Amino acid sequence: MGQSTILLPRFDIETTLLGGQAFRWEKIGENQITSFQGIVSGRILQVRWEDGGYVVDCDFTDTNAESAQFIRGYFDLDRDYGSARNALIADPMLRHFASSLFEDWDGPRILRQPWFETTISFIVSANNHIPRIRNILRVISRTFGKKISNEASGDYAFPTPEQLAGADLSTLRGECNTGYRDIFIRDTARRMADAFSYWNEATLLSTDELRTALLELPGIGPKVAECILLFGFHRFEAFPVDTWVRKAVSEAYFGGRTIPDGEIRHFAADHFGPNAGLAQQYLFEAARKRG
DNA sequence: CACCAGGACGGCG
DNA sequence: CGCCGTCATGGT
Repeated sequence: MGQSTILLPRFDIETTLLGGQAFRWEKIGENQITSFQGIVSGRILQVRWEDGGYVVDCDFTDTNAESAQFIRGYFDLDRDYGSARNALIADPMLRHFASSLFEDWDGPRILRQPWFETTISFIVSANNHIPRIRNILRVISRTFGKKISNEASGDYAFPTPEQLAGADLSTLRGECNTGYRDIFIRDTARRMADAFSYWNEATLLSTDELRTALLELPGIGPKVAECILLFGFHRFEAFPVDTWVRKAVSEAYFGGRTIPDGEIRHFAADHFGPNAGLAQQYLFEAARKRG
């Protein structure tokens, strides 16, 4: 049983963990010093304040070295976010539009999340509110995932592709409240279970090939595919266009007039290049924060 | 209490 | 291709 405490660099923890990219983190400790608990890859992670910075505690059946490696990967600690942020906010339009994100700390990061959970999460996200997405994913985990052996904690890992492939639609719809997305969830889980090694070794694939493969799965359209590429397959150049990003790009760069999604994506790739994914997250969180 | 949500899908012109 | 109605559900 390994037990590690790892110091995190300076960044906007709350927006990163509770914003629109991850759905399995919660703020804990009422009126205490803020801390967060999340479930990632069947592990319970806690982020808490200690001596002027945030640290992550992980307590699970890995060695300390494995725990550290896992945390480094999940929080993308090997990427230079200072440089990426500086490059992006050199653009006065982005700097101004997203200024609310940089009042205290250094803005949000992009988490490197597990690909299957990310896939199902963003299928669920379609035409849905974030609080409801969180509820649905919690019940899906409780219903189909493995209980994390930890007293009576009530914490469950997100289900594997095989576990969700065996789900019946009435349970997904009636108990998990997925609505019409039940068939998309089960059938995409089946497809990913049947081709598990293909998806599990997707680091070998180009972003274009991976995007094409994702778009063949039920419930995955252009926007959801882009989210899975960015958050689940760590493609930093991916640029999801949803209602908030649409509004943000329109207001910040086109004087408020409506722009076709294709033109928005072209603009983003051209304007933000390899940092488009992070730029997208700035635009999304800033637009959502201002309402 | 209508409205809308990190849209996708199928049918139509 | 592009456009448009439809799709469950519940948070605000």
